[in-house]
Amino acid sequence: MDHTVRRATLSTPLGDLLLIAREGALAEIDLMEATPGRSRIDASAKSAAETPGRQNELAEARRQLEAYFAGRLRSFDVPLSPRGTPFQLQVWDALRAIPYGTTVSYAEIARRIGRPSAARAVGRAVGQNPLAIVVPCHRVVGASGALTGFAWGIERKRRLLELEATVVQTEH
Amino acid sequence: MDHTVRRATLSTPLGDLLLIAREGALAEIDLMEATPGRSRIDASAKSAAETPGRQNELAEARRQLEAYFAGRLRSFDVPLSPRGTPFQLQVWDALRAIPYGTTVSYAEIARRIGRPSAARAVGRAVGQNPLAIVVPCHRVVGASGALTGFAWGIERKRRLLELEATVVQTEH
DNA sequence: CGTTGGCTAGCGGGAATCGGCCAGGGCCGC
DNA sequence: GCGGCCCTGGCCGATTCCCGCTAGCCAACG
Repeated sequence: MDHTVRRATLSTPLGDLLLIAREGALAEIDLMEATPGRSRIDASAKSAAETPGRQNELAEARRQLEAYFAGRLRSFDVPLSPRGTPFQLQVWDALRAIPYGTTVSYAEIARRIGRPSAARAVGRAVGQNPLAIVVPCHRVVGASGALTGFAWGIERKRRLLELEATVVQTEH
Repeated sequence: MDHTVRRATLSTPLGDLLLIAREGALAEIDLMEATPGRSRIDASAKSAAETPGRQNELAEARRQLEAYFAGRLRSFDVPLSPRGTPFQLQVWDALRAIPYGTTVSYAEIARRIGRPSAARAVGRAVGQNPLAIVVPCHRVVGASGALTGFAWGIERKRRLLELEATVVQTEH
């Protein structure tokens, strides 16, 4: 009863986001960069037009993301349907189990999914996470604690972790 | 309501056949060779045991195949669900449009699916048809009219064409 | 001596690439 | 006609390459 793709946009401190839902579940979150400076051709290609009509899951996702950035929400509760290989889905699942405000290493994720030596492969899978923020790939750091990478730029990763740290702290 | 695999067997002039259905539709027809001479290990591996219980589609398929070999049926009408690549499905669909008792060339099939130069690729796809007889891959021959190949042996291909020719003729 | 930092060599999943395989078919000589 | 010759196109399996990693090693400092 809902096999189409729906879209919605949302403004956040990190930039404008494009939310994409497939079959009633959130499938993708894209950052729509319109950085004046280096030209970006695919920003327009993304077709920011919102899909009209019933879109409960998108409205709900937007509401929760807003609450997250306001520091009022620590855990997302929206149906998700990211697309990926079995390995990737496994990794992304593991990411969802990382508590708000904490970080773990790639190797630790590898251990948790039962492939202790696949740390690097985990890094790759984490990097392809199509649902940034909601599936908290920003909580994965190098074994040394270094912020090694983030699809939307390390700076944004830093800011997400900072937000979470602040919230955790003020609620002591 | 029927997501399991069901099996049934059937004796024909060509040998014993194993019919396999998935989700209520015929998915595969295998020839169970028990040729004494060269040993065949996978004949037993196929597990000829019949699946008990409701199996309408299998019973129907068997009935129609029996009628076909008796010369009383020219066109099969059973739900099919072969598995293959988009290209293969396209080719197999084209095969179903070949009238009983006639033959066409691989190149002609290629033309019909809109890929005039893919005759050889068509040959490959025809060769992987998992539903011999019902999807009449035996009606495809070389441009010269030669019987170029058949998964169950060219001799069986010849016999199928012969059967169809005879039936067509006697009904003049 | 610990600690830090830079290297290095292995790691494993996945996407792209490459090379064969072939149930074909025109074309060209014999 | 019949046998080569070669191009064609899909697919499968193997190979290669690319990394959002890490443990191990060694040298340089306090």
